[in-house]
Amino acid sequence: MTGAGLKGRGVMRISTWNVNSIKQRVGHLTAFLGEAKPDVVCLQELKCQDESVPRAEIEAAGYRVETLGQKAYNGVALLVRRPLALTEVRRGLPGDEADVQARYIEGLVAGEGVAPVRVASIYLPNGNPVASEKFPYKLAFLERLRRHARALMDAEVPLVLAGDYNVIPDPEDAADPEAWREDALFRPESRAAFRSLLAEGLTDALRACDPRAGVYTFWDYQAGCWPRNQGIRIDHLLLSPQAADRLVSASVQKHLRGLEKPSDHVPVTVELLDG
DNA sequence: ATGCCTCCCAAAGGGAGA
Repeated sequence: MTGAGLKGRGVMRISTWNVNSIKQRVGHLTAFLGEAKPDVVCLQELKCQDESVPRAEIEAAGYRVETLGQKAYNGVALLVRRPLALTEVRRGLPGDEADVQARYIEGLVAGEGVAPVRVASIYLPNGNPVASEKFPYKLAFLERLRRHARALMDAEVPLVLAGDYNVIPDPEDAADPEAWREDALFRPESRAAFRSLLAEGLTDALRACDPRAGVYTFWDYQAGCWPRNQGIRIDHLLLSPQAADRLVSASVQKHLRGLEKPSDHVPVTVELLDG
């Protein structure tokens, strides 16, 4: 038996995936659940309301589902593989009561013989165009996330902040960094805010496990970006010290970008010791 | 290149994404 079962001392697999419409991608999603058997999945860009999420298919694959949906845009979810439990679900990122965009859901994952882990699914604002109100909204969201991460980390429960950050951390995370120079994903302000988040003591799991250049998680649908491997790394799993101590591996499920009707993002998965 | 592609809503083409 693999994954976080009843015995513990195995690994817990946690994946993040921007599916670009849960209704369009439910087939790819259930195939991924069946083949990768992640214990927790953080989804972004559901692009539908809670009642339209194809819950039955996901539950039939063996998962509990908690969502924060929104009509047409945004939307995030946490999937937890039974018999693991998901409690203390929080919807929305604190720090701005006026923010109605569905971009954050967190919960506590626990099971018999499995050390509890707090997991968040995050869909950070894109922030373009930089001259619009969208860019300061993005930067403010990153600052709210930093403050909330600090508060959560005080509890010293292993914490995984996973999602589509819409931030290219470093030039080696883009095939053509010069093309992104003025973009909200790569602007110095965005990168600095991301670094401030890391400076709270978080570890970029994929960077830690695979420091090479050219590890991407997104390829634009346009201009043959996928066949030309013109990708960027913007989907991240950030680990608190207690989670980083348990880190075994981090990997990108790149093959899913080659399917028919793919998302433009692919899953990223970490394995953490579960006991 | 204000594009290129995909998805949304809504019933055509505009908005959003990154």
